[in-house]
Amino acid sequence: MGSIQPQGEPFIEADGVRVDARDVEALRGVDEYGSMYRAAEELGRSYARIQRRVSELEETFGPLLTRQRGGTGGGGSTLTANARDLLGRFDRLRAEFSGLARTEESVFSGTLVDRDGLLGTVETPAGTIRAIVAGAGSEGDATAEAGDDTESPDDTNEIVQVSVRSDAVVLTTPEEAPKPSETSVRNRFAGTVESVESEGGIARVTVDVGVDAPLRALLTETSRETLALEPGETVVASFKATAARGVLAPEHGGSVGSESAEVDTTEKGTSEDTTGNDTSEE
Amino acid sequence: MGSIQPQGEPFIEADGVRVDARDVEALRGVDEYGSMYRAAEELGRSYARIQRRVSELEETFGPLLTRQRGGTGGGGSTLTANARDLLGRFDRLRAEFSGLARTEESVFSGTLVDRDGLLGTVETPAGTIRAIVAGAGSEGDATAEAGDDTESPDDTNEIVQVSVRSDAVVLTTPEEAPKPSETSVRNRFAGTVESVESEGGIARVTVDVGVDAPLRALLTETSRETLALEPGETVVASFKATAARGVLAPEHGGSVGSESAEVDTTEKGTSEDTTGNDTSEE
DNA sequence: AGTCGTTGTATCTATATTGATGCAACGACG
DNA sequence: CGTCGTTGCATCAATATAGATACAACGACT
Repeated sequence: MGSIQPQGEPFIEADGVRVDARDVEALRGVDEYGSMYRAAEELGRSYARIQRRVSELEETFGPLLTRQRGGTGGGGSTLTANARDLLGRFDRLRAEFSGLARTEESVFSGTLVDRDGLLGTVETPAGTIRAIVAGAGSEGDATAEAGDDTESPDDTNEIVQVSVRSDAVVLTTPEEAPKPSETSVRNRFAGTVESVESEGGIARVTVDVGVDAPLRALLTETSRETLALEPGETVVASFKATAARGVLAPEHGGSVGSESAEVDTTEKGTSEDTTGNDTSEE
Repeated sequence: MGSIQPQGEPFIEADGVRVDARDVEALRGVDEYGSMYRAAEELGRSYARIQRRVSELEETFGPLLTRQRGGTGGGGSTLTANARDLLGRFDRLRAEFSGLARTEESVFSGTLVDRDGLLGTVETPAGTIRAIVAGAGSEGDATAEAGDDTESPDDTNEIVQVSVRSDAVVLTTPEEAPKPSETSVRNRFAGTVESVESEGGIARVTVDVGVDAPLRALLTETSRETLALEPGETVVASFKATAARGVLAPEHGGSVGSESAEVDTTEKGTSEDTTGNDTSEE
């Protein structure tokens, strides 16, 4: 108990109207029980609310239910193909998210030395990393919150934290590692396997790449066996630039002047104690 | 206008308490303006609310602010290292999410023929895919919503939709494609480049893998050039099993008995019209 | 023509969240 | 020792969201 969990509430938005988990639950209820009325009953929610909500959603997402009022059994409602499509999207989105929560990330801190559109080159203690760097650069994205005043047209030399999801890290045997000219993988690190733990057919491998925090990779147990990955083995870890995300480290406006860690790794979904982060001392 | 956007509201949770974008905004305000009071003022929010909220969060996340009451200037508050760590996590999470929204996914529908813990083998028209399949299988995860009654201990032969994010797809030249014994990449498809569009240093490539909907890949423009990817070229597209997510397709309880698409590709973040999905006709 | 279980509204209430306001306590500083 | 702009806390009001209830309209079926 008490574990810190980065997560996300999935939703599908159009024109400022959001379809969230609750809406999906309702629609699925209608599909299952044949009418909004019964769905409301079974789900323990008010019919009025569901009815209003569906109508509201239909204004922006198009027809979701085919209603029939009267008739045998009094009528009922069935989902349109449109609605099914929406449900499918939501399910996949949710799967993506739950996976994201389960996936650890490795983060490297470095300085942005070059930028071309969304693509940035970050110099880190572990080597050069190419990543998609959000912010200032080009497009105005939905990330922009209130109070952001980083408007620097050129953000090179800024401190950037690059994070890579462990499920995006590919491990290869050193001998057979393909040259960059042959794949679309731009980031490569040589290292040695530090630890391996397996569970449910999935193996978590940490790779020492020369800096204090390891690079984490998520593999199938099958792959781990095939590659004969054991602690001490040498491997090449690589990941695509488009799978790595860089975040401009916001400089603290006010008081403390230090921080700016070199490298640190943050576990997602497994960590439990945040307090003792040896990052910024006094 | 009117584009459908799958998204997610990031948050960090512990013990049922969530730190959301609003909280982060407030904390960042304190960092910037030096006190909760001024932060509230500048952000146009009530001081009382922020004060209560911070105290509330501190109960589960540990000390976030170092308060000083009285003293020169009346006092003020500064962030603890703990709080900075939290902000950092949130930023990276948000970056992950905004990236997710921008990333297209390719989805293949098939039947689950085998399962080992989280890992499933799915037979699709395009070939066999190994993916992490959520649900029923093993662990009770946070995804479970009300009304889920898929309790089948064995869900083989169920219909599954496998989705792969385009930033997880690696493209290689056919000659040099590494054998599966040498990498941790389990899913490979041979195909031909269908279309290429480039923007901001990032290229979106669609690969025809023999089924009607293409596999999408996101590359750096540099990679695209290096691999000389142009429409018509043959390539090998591969992705890790741990980067592919499978979702059990919920069978519609009630009425329509068809649907169950073979393969369809859903664009994330760029699509604008949902209605005309040529998946299930009439 | 009556029955039945819906849909479609409208109105009222309950609850949760947030803002607004007031006020005592604080403590370095002049 | 008073000033000042905070923190800490309590209380009330405003707002948003969801449930509760009521009732007319509907239309295939008996």
